[in-house]
Amino acid sequence: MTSDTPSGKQAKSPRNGGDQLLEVDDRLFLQSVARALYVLEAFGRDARPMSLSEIAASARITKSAAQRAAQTLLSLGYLERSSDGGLLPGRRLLDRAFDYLRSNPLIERATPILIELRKNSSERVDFSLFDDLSILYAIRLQSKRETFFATLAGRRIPTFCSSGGRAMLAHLDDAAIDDILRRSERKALTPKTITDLDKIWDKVREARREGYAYAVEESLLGEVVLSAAVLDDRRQPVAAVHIAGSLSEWTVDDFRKRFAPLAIEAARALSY
Amino acid sequence: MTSDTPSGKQAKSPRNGGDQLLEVDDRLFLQSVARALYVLEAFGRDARPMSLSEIAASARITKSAAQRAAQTLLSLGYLERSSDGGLLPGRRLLDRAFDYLRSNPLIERATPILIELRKNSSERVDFSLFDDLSILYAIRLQSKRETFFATLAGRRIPTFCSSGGRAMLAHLDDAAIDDILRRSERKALTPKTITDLDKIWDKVREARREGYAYAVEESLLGEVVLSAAVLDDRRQPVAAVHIAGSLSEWTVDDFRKRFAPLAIEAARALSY
DNA sequence: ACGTTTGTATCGTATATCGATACGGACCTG
DNA sequence: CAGGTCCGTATCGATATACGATACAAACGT
Repeated sequence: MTSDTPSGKQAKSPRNGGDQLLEVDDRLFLQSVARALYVLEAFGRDARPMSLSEIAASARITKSAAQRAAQTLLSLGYLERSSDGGLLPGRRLLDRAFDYLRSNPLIERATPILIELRKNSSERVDFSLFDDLSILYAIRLQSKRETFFATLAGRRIPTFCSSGGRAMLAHLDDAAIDDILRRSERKALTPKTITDLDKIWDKVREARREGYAYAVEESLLGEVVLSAAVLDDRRQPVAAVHIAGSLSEWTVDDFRKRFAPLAIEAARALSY
Repeated sequence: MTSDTPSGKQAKSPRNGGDQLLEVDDRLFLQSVARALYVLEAFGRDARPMSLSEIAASARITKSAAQRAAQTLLSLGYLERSSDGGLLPGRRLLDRAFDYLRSNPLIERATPILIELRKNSSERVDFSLFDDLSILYAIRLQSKRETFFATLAGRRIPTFCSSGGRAMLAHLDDAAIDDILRRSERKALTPKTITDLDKIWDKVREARREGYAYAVEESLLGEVVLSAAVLDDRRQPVAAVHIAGSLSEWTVDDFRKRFAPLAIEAARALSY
């Protein structure tokens, strides 16, 4: 699964869950646009070539609607045909993601600082955005040996079990933290993932004390990650700076001692 | 400018250039979907927060249409409000780009090979897709010191002046090459960019002989890039493997001798 | 206080979108 | 090879949906 929030506020959209009744709260809402985006979002659930019928089923729209949306998206390059005739996301989506990164002032400011951090640390450096139940990787500066997913911007990780997520949680008030943790699925990504509510709270409180959070093998075995939160002008957490290293090269304590100050400094430089 | 092709085949869309007459060739084309995408594409021309009116002007749609599209995109997370109330691309676009990379079989196959190549070369390794007048970076594995744009997937570079572009051109027939070069704007990116038609042809012919192409400071001063084309099952070029190095560390000849075999081997492994 | 922006909201109209349905081809299966 | 069942594509009449003009208040820069 790519995203956990089901595409914005559904209450306002004409498509409310399984209900067939179309109650239009928002007079300006374009249902055909939403349906076209549901078509694209189907590939977030199944990252493989899909037939029109599969897409229609996944997006919960009629085959006709899927047909029209797919034709339109195909002609504009946001959908492509795979070699076997199936449908795939189109490369135009890369252009739009590029625009996102390029237009976003925070990311523009963050990039040189992260590049500097990458140079000074020689470890992988990531920049993630806080997005409710998940965090979203926006910038990834790899080290030498990496996996497929460690190279990809756009990847999401649950907030509760990522160091970046917990670093950001630490800056919320208790009620907001509780709300997020309760709504989270808390499924383990590795055998080391901390899923127990009390233990997560301990980690969050620790992050409050130390000014940074860390996670050992919670999302990838053999990896230790350390993060500091970036705050906006209202002192709300919006992003996190991550430094990730390998346990084959570092002990957890050495890694923390060495890199925590660097991550905190970078995050402070990006905060208001 | 992000993309050169004006969003697919305009002839089939109801919006034909400056004409106001809406002639619908394709009965399945959803104009509101297209307009919503034109709204997003406006940020490809201006990567900054924009007002609704600016967007409407840039997308060549009425303010009302822009208003409806923006509301819809906002509610679905594909558009966001900036701190000053302007509109910006939304982070949901990153999810879709992630889906694109994850669903694409070629990119899935390419990633481990590129990671290996990056490890063996210790230089920056890129993977680009052929897209008519431009090439589109899909995977970027940075080296230590990089610039902002060198880290971003989704970036486009003109085909005619990039080593990857010319490596791919070399596998087309002469008429197709001529067609692409004629339609290209051939604007210099650096003082070293080769814009002369005959000289570009020389470079393409050289790439045919050698099995790879290279470019010295043509898109970034101080940088040498070397590329080999990836062919599909019809022997048509679809992508290119790039290795990029710094002229402060390499002479052009040494760089070519050292890395050309590696790039060619990686590209062959990805071809059919 | 004045134009001139902006974003937002309203509204009657007509047209663009709707979903059901039909068609032909591809692919299995018996 | 006949009889299924999928597929993608095309058609069509009805009406819900999206259309663009317009109005409005708020914000801004004189």
